[in-house]
Amino acid sequence: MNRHQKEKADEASGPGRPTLKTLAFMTGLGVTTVSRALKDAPEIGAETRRRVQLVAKQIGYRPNRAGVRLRTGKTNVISLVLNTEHEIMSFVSDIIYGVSEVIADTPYHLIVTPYSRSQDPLDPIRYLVETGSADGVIISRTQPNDPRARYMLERGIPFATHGRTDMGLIHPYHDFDNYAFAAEAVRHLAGLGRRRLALLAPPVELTYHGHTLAGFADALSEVGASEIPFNTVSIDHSIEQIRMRTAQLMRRESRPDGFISSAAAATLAIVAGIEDAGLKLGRDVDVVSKQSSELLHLFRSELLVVNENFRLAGAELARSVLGWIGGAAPGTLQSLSEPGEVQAYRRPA
Amino acid sequence: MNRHQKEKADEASGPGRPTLKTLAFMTGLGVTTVSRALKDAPEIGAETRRRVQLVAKQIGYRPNRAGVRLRTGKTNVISLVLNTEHEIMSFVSDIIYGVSEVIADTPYHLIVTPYSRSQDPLDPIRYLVETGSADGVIISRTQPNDPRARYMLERGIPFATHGRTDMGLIHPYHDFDNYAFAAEAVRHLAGLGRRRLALLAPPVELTYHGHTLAGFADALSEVGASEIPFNTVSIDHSIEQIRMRTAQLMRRESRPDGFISSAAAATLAIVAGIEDAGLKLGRDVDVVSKQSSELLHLFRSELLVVNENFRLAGAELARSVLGWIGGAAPGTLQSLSEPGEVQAYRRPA
DNA sequence: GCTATATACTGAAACGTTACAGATTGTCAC
DNA sequence: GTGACAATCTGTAACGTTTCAGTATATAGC
Repeated sequence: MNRHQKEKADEASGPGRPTLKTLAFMTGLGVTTVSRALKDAPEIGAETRRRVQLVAKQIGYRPNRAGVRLRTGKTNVISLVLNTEHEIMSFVSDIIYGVSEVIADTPYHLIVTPYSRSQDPLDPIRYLVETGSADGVIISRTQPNDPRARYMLERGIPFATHGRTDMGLIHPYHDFDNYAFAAEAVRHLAGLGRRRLALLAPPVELTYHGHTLAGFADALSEVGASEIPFNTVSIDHSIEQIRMRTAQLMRRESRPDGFISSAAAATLAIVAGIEDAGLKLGRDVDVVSKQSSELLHLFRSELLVVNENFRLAGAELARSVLGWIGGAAPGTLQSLSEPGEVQAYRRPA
Repeated sequence: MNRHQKEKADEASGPGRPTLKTLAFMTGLGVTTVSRALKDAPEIGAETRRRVQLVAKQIGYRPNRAGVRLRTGKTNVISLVLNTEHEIMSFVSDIIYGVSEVIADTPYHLIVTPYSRSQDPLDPIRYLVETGSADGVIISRTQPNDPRARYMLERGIPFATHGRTDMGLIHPYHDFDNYAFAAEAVRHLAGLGRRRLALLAPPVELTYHGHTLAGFADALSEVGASEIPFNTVSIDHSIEQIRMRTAQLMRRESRPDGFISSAAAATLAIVAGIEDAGLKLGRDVDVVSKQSSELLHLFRSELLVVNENFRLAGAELARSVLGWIGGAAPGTLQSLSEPGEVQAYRRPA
């Protein structure tokens, strides 16, 4: 037994997980051949290929991620970048599950990269890109002129945004049609005879703030209703602040008779504020709200809701990033989710 | 210039991120010396050490994760294993932020490893251990005799559980004192004159089901109240099912005058069921519920709440796992979080 | 002046993978 | 029989890191 064979035997008898070397020893082939056979390279004989793949499956071979990553630079990691203060709670949970669903039968792992209020949102992105920690990135809280998207485009790292940008640059995104949501909400309220509508919008810096406002404004003039300004707070404000501002607004003579809310948690605060002012939901005022889980109707059956599916969003975003990594054109990886109808509560059977 | 120096120069002039080789070239030292200088090894001269560390900081050197991982087997990854169907929504979000908070200034990354209803809960754990994908694991939905904990103990991989086991084996955990919660809730309801109490418990298979039931039972006999059985549903059941069962129960002659609920979402369903039966919260029945975010009081001001802080749990769990990885004794990494008092709603100023 | 010993540093090897540049066959044309 | 060529396989090097086994120099002991 020469030195070479001894080494191979040592390796194969070791208790650790199998490597290409183990497979090479077992099949009697070279490491290179095994490597190529496993990835269906054309210059490997059909029988050899089948044999190697069979043995690999039998002994449960799994490529070592560190080896692949070191050699090729491919991390097989998707990073989801989240704000630790301002993400909607169900957004975090659902988008993670949506992404997971899609990457489940791929070699990808999902890492969560959080950043806090105090940090520059660009920080985590720079970290990821500079350390080459991920093959693809998903970001939320997208802005019209988003430095993160710009940065990643410059650096050529695949990403997808939840929400659109408006910089004339092309990249994958998934978005909910908030223009349509706001417009539909206005029309629905108008249909109920409401004429003086207030909007609790997303924070100004995010792109969908603009979409929401546009849908709101266009539909207002379409139905001939008017806006009661309510822009001292956004859905990013605390429950207490929204509640207080709502109560203040509702005590004024020129109070709204309809609300549109872009987030479910904020809607709870609006309703509390309305009731603080001694008014009654459904009688004095109607509220249309987006929600991502079916809870608002339990809260107050008078609420009118439109559902936004974050799990779907996560799945779409993951598909987009994987698509881009796989070489698809970024422009073909954009999707917009249309809102369903405004739903009133229906008593269960 | 000999072959060796040429290589070094090539490397140093390259556009990629700096490696140990880059640092070695810049400082005129060997790669080995640089490596040891960066980790404060004792056999490196004090001045050399400072010099290397200075240069490393200046050019923003960051160790290549794949290199470290391949050489040492250390992944610098913590995996959070989550069920995609039954985790409480805010649990996912908060625990991720709690973990992130703790690992923020460490080299650790957080990967989320989900598993679905159909899967054996052991599957994702096996995958992580077999592929060596993480240095530490955090699991939730802990059972008294938990095969996952047993498996990881056998394999010697550090982990922490959210909730305790009861197998006579020692491992890090963080738990909320659900015995105390249930007991306090009973006492509070008794203090309000409620004598016939129903408990919406966690699913039977989880350890804290037992804790909750024990606290409930002990306090019942302590205050001389009686139990109205309500064990056809658990907090894992759907909102609709809980609502229906609650309504059924409340229409019976022997209906409870007090509820204790182990989860906020389930509480919404209980309240809906109570109201479906034509009864009124605070008058006909009182409800004490755990919650992880301050929303229940907005929902119905009559609700009585006890807060459970999942963000804290995430932080504790992360600290435990890191501690175990760092060599601390598993038995010293266990913590129990005591519930605060039962809180009634106080009108804001 | 010599050996022993501590101090400060270094090259080579290895972790598991893939890419490059061959090497060995067999087949076919002529 | 020879050269060309395709088909199939192989060894070596490299990715960036740490560990092992040194090497060189200075200091101390006597």
